[in-house]
Amino acid sequence: MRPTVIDIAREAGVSLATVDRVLNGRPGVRAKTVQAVQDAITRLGYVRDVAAANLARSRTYRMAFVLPDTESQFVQTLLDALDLAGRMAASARTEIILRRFPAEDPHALAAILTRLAAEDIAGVALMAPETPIVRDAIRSLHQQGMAVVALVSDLPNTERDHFVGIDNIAAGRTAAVLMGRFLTGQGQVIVVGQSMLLRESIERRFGFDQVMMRDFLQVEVLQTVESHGRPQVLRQIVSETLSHAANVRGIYLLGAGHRALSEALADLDLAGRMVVIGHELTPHARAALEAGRMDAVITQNVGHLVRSALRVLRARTDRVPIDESQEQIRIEIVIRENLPARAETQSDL
Amino acid sequence: MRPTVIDIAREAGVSLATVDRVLNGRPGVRAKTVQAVQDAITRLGYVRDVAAANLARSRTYRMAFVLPDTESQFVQTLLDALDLAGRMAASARTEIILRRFPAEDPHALAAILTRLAAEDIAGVALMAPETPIVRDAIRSLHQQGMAVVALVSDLPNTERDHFVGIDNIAAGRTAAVLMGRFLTGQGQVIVVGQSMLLRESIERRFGFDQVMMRDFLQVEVLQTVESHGRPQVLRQIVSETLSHAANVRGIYLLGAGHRALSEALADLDLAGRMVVIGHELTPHARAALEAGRMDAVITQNVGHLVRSALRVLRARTDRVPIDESQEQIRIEIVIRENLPARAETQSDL
DNA sequence: GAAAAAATGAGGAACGTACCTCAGAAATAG
DNA sequence: CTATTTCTGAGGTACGTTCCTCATTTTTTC
Repeated sequence: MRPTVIDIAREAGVSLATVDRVLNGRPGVRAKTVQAVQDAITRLGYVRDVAAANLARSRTYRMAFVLPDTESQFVQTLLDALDLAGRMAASARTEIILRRFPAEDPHALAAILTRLAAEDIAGVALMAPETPIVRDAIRSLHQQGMAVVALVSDLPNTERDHFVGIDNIAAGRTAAVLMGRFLTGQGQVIVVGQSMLLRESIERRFGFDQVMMRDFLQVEVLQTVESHGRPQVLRQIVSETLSHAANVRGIYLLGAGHRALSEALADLDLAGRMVVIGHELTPHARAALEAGRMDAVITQNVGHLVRSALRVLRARTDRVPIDESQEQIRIEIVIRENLPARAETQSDL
Repeated sequence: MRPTVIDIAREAGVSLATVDRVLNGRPGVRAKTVQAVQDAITRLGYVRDVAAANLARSRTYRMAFVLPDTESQFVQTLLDALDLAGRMAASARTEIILRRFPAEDPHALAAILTRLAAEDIAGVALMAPETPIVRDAIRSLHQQGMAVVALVSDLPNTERDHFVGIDNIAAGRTAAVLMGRFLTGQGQVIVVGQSMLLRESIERRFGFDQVMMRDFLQVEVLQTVESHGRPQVLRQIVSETLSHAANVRGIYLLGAGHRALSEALADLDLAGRMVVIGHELTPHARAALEAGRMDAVITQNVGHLVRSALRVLRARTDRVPIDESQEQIRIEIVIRENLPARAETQSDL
């Protein structure tokens, strides 16, 4: 049988109340006694039964996910994953609260964060660009004892507890290696981004250029063209760039826009004739891979992102260590041949 | 507040005992009453608190992992992951029992499986080749109510409940695409396997050939050379093959043997001059990637494998549905640029 | 409509932990 | 050495479930 608190009390020669004080870090125990209890714990190999503990605490975890109200497919897949995770988490006393904020409005975001503080929430997962006002809001949440994790987009200069996401510089480097090797020989590559104000885009581009300039000097990487999230704009500037540059053989898509790009290439009758590499495995990206209109997608598993954020928030709330290796989000390379089966919608319970 | 069984009883106008009978599928309740209770459950949106349930059941999960006693680095990384998972699982009333069997001895394996039956074990994760005697042993375990999952190597013709691992044909196809595209142009590829008796090797080779013959006809894929797990043999036959075949430009390693291959190539002064693609991210493979002696590794995340096996076994034991999307093991492509940071050994609690 | 069978209710103990109160013991200060 | 402060013990209740038992009610059967 696994040892329980009762066994520890007996082993340490103290009462159950004292064991409890030690286990939960409550004051009023002499250092000597603490030591005796801890010795007993290690001697017996006691491991706290977290299920029973949470039950006794009657602790329920309310975790807020704060995401931009962008309509992008990436955010949509994230929402789907969140929905699924929410249903699974319900049986583990965890409730997910979703908040959206206007994408370009840091003040609205700060207001939402401030309002969260009044809602008895244990932790917040936040996907947002870093601005001074957001920094302040995070500090304030933190001071109120909430756990805060940055999701997808890191907030390195804030007091976030953890970053759940990938190293985007490495992701850009990965894209570059594939681009360089798939191209075979010289040519031009155009880089398409939504907006170079986004931290991810900047980092990916940086990593991409690093490797291109080191290993693939025969390839010329053109200036980033920005779509500002509008498909028509993307189509137009891609067409334009292609009519000027003579030897474009690859396209690197820094973020969303798979669909618009596919359409632009189809218009120009170039579908399948270019090496196309992009990020995020959205439904459009998946379709493009399957159809051979796209060569590789660098992605992060959204299900993993959401579950990892939840686990980290829970661990922080419980003041329990996390399994680093489990929380490390992989930079996944997806080509047609290793495309995971379409995630089915979960059958209802 | 979340509704509890008491709320359901009140809502359905029945007693707690009846609710319990319905929830746990115990007999002695009229269909009409069952319906009334279920209606109440959906009306209130009740979700069973599994933590409390398990506590009450005082159920502890003893899960056995049965692995070959091979010394391969892949098995070793699996053991490491298992060890870590074991420590994390301890606080969730789950105990991991490890059994090793002599790799080439199906009778010894069957004996171990039979002995497990007497040990009050809830589920078994098994990594072994499929043989008739193993099939029988699994059937027998199953009849005794144990959950059985196949790990890494599928056992499709047995009564296993689930397979935790990757589609090795797809993995081979993935390797082929990378090989074909990285090679750029014509040449020969040698395929090195441990033993073509292993199901994984066969499937990977099959997938590899499929794609090679469809998309990369300019590449000639030579016969598989078998190392039988002995590094010296591998070195010798690789050297030999290379001295006969004039235009070898790529090497595809079906399974273990990263180290021996690296040494063989170093001997022949070919390190870094070939496209080398292999499977399983072992420490040697990692080192080879970092040093540029290897171009890509197709792998599966061992931590994920182990945790997934545990989750599936638990779910089967609890007769609870699993989150399919979470249990799908990805075919990961690893190159130097997206190599995950070395998993640190977990700090002690 | 009586006897048998089936369904239901009431209540309680248990799982392992948290957290509370209050009395009493031990250590420390003066 | 006493007064005060600090520690410790004993005991209880609670968390949401499971799983008993036994009595009582309802339904079915002949």
